[in-house]
Amino acid sequence: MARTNDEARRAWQLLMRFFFRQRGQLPACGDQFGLSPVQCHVLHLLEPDDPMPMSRLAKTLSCDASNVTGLVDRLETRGLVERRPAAGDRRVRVLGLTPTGSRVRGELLRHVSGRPNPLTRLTPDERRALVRILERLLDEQDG
Amino acid sequence: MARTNDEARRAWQLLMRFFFRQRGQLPACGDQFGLSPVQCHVLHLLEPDDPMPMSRLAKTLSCDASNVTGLVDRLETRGLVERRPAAGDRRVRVLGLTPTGSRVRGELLRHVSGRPNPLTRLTPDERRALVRILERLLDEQDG
DNA sequence: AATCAATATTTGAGCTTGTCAACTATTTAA
DNA sequence: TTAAATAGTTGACAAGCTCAAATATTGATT
Repeated sequence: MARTNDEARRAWQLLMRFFFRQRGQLPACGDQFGLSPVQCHVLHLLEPDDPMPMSRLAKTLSCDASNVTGLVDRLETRGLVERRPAAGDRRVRVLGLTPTGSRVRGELLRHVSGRPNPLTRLTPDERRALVRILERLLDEQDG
Repeated sequence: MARTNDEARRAWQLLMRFFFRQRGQLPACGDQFGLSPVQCHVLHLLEPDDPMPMSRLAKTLSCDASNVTGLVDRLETRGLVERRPAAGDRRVRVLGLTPTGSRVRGELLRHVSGRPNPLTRLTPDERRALVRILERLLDEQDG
């Protein structure tokens, strides 16, 4: 068990290190659209035909609901996203992409695909292994 | 090549998703010490007998030097870290742990080891694979 | 039907993180 | 010795966050 925790800690530390080092190239993604990394991620999460309630976004981002309010405010000001009423529940605001938002999201994805990220340097096997591991980690996390 | 980029993008997206979801449990690490996630990471990076110049920290964190100034200010106020003059170059400030900082760092590591992080749930093989992959990614990055 | 607890979102205060431009001090190179 | 590069700081300012408090709705229980 001690062994397991040590290794898990080591992996975690490497992950952190990787992320911080990588961060420098992150802003480049949304820079030409004037989007911050978090905003890019939100746009990435928000699929054109699958709007989600703000509360779900908060859960996905693991942050306070009030944070999402500000986040969405800024995206809405830019005309990328809109709050819509929810069908059955008048408390809920459902988040959807505007046509502009949908277009920008597309450009963003193409742009990210275009510029090779550091993961490109892995061998196909390694990449597959990484994807499999991450999928497992994400699956088990919540119901 | 298109295939490669698509897969790399998928892996990247998963990584982002994982990180944001994980973030919720991150503050818990340093909470009892009153440390933010970034501060924890800096403490983690700063090994007791291997002080580093602020400029190197900025590089490691991929952020502006002025950001490091504030970061270190706050850590210094808490008495965890101190700026020391560098041997050969009077422009340079070398960052070292104070005795307190060293102790807190130790507690922090033990604390993190203690509470099982999500990576604990991987099989040993998967964990080894993950560590190997991350090490490769970090190695190749810079000289 | 009236009430009470839970849920979704917003507001406002306040902190940390982060960037940029401008400035000082030192070092290095021409 | 002047000029260009490097290390760090400062000040202004935006964004990302959290917390506590307030509003509006919904759901469950009497």
